[in-house]
Amino acid sequence: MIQTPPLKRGRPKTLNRDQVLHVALMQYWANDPLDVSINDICALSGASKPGIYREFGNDDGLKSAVLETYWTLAVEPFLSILESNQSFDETIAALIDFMTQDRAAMELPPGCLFVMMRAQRWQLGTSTGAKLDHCRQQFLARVSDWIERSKKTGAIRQDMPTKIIALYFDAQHAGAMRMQKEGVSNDHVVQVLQYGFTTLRA
Amino acid sequence: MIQTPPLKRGRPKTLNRDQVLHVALMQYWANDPLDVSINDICALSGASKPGIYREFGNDDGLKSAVLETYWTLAVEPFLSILESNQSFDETIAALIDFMTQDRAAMELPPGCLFVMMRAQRWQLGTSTGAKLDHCRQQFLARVSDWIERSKKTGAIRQDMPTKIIALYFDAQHAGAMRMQKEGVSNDHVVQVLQYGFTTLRA
DNA sequence: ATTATTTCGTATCTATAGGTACGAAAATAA
DNA sequence: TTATTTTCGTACCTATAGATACGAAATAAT
Repeated sequence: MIQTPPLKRGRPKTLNRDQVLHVALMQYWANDPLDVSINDICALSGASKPGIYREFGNDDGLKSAVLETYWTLAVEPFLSILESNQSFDETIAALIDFMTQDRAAMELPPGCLFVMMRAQRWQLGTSTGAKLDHCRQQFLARVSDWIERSKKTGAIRQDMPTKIIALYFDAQHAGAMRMQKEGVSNDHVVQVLQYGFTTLRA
Repeated sequence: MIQTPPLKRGRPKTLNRDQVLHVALMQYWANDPLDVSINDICALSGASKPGIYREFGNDDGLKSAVLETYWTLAVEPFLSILESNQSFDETIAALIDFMTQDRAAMELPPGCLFVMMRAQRWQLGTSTGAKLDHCRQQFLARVSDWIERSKKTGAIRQDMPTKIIALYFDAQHAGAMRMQKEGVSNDHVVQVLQYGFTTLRA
């Protein structure tokens, strides 16, 4: 990657976009997207408020950008498990593993920002809302692909529409993330997920 | 019920508590508990703001009271299905029916206020938060009782802890209510629920 | 009537949210 | 130097949220 030549005309930019995104992401994730103000993010990231508005436009723009970051950081790796060509059982195990990693040890908050935001869809701005819809569609599409493939290998029963199974899959994932945030023990979450996913087997 | 004798000393009360509760309930349910201000409720119910504060103490008190109303109005009937001594299959059918009634036709909003509030647990006040915890416990306890009974009749497999099945049940319910709120067609919700609940059969 | 009591609701307060005006600062180009 | 460009961040604006002070109003008791 070639870095943009810093031979521009005006005062050099000091605002660190990635830093701000990271701080906002962690705050939204650990607390709640709607419980963290721009002021909070300014204070924690050291950025000035006008700086953030120059970079992201408005609150909606920032949340939207954070969602995008979160997607590549946390959701994409999850979905990529579905495309790793493991056996059905291995895939299920890997999915459950991913969801129930020891978050505290990795210094990551419990729960899932994507799931949280979906639960607050109507309090979020138009840009974030639209991106959220798009992400949800992507999520279901990727899951659907995996289901179709698993149906072909005979791992998943074929007497049920892929769309229904995808919605069911989504519900198990969201349920697990909610439980985690509610403080249900990791062991219990694992067991619920094992039950919920094992029933998919043909 | 004997009505409180209106032989009190001072100026008679005009604030209609039930009316306010009803307006708040419907607003929270149709929109979002955090998207409806006390001002909105005043405007829609005709009550004055100090009147509401006199009656409920504060925002938290109002939300807490609404949650209680919602519980007896919508959750209790749902749970009572579990205690109606129907067959396992009939019970499942009744539960799914209840959740997927034609809300628009009944002039009721989609989704579930209880589920919504749980997803926003950390933005709510201490009183509402505590009540929410209590409700969740109650919900799981009532479901657990039903699971135990169903295990005895052999309807539910016995090789799985009741607690895990209860959490799974809760996840299916919450998932369905979220889907409904997200706009998934009722028919799809029904199918997902049928799949999710049928797997409980021994 | 007068007093005591209780509730009423207008007008107001305070805090904080999202958002921005604008002059200073820091760089390059002339 | 000086002019031009670009970004900086302090100080401010506006709206709305939750919450309340307080005098008026409405009743029962004296």
